[in-house]
Amino acid sequence: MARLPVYLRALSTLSEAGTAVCSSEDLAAAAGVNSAKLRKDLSYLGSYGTRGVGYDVDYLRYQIAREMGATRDWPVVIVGIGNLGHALANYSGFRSRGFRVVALLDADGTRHGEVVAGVVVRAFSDLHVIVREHGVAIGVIATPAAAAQDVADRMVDAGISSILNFAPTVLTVGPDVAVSKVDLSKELQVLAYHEQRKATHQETAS
Amino acid sequence: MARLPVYLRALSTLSEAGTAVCSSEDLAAAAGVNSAKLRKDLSYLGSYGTRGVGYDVDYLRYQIAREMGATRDWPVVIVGIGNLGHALANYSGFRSRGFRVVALLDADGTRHGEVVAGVVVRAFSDLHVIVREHGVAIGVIATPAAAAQDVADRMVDAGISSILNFAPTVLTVGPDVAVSKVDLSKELQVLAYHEQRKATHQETAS
DNA sequence: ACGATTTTGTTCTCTCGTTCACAAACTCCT
DNA sequence: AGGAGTTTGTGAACGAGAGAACAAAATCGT
Repeated sequence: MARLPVYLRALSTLSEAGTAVCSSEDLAAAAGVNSAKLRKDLSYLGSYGTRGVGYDVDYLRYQIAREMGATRDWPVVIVGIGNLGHALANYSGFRSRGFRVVALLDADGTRHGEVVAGVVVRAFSDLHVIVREHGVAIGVIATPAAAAQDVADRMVDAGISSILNFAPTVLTVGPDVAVSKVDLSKELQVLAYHEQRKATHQETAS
Repeated sequence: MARLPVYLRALSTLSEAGTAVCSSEDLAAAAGVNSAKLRKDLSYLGSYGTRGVGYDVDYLRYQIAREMGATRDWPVVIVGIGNLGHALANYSGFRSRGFRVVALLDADGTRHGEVVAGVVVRAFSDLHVIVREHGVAIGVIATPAAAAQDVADRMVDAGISSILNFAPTVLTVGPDVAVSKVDLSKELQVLAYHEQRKATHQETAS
């Protein structure tokens, strides 16, 4: 489920606050969801709660982390070291959640050898070697839109099976490849849409 | 609708490719959605297509842009100039979609005066003045999680009514404030979850 | 030891969104 | 001009997901 990371984060926050046991109501409030939905989600993983008591925060956190594969380290390759790639390479949230950036790749030869976040930028053609060497399963695309599809194709060819795409393009890949898309400006546009609607409604109402 | 930005982007791509008219099938393929869904979405805006012909790319693009408020410029304030805030300030996708970063704010006094992406970093306490001066309606939070709620409260207090939150926290705001959340590591965690499931299924199958 | 109370796990219902399918409408060719 | 062929717009069926509601189970107080 896509909500598991949110629960995990909420549990971490509770744990840091010193909470040992929490009810589904508490956790649901911290995660910003309905308590029934939370319980249903957790029941898919198994019965980790105790009726009349609640959930053991650390125990549940470990169980979710294990189910999500957050207990192991995931090697990650980032392709495209522009503004965004740079920020992603430095983003501490990745490392703290078990993601290790093992390589930064860029098509621009003038950037090769540059060190970003303690990792040397290498040529895109090294992808195959790096994937084989580190057993990389997850790739991040932070290139311009025009290059994204080609990068994705080569990633799949190199053996990567999960792609996080920051380029504003629809990627077409095989059925056994998972693609997740993050469009930074899309979110802003949705907010602008709401603002716009508010404004026009105001207008027509007056 | 949350899909309008995707349609807009697909239309721009088609327009740049020299396409004057497109069918709902074409546009749906470019946007990565079902054609019936696309037509129904567009019908909410009005009847901008011609039966037997399709949609005029530029005309439809203008209509969607107008509906979404993408025809005007939206002043935006970014709070928190760490790695992420830095990248967001430099992100060209914002400017090209009509978002203008009018101010960068940070609580850290040592960063004040620093110029990022052509904009001077100022004190967080200047928020009220800036919002009033530029008529800012949209704020971006790129601070650590611990500071996010406080920043959000002050944004609302200053008159901001739409917030894009990059901090991994659930923000609680009033009902007339729109909050959109982007969690960079959440997406990676979902991918890792899929990988993990694939691995365990492989294991149990063998 | 037993009832009262709390909280989980699960079933049931309902609403929303997606998809199929078709009628209306427009163009093109003859 | 008229029919064949497309393509939109929309009504209807379908399915998934969300929330309410309840039974099972555990604790606590007496």
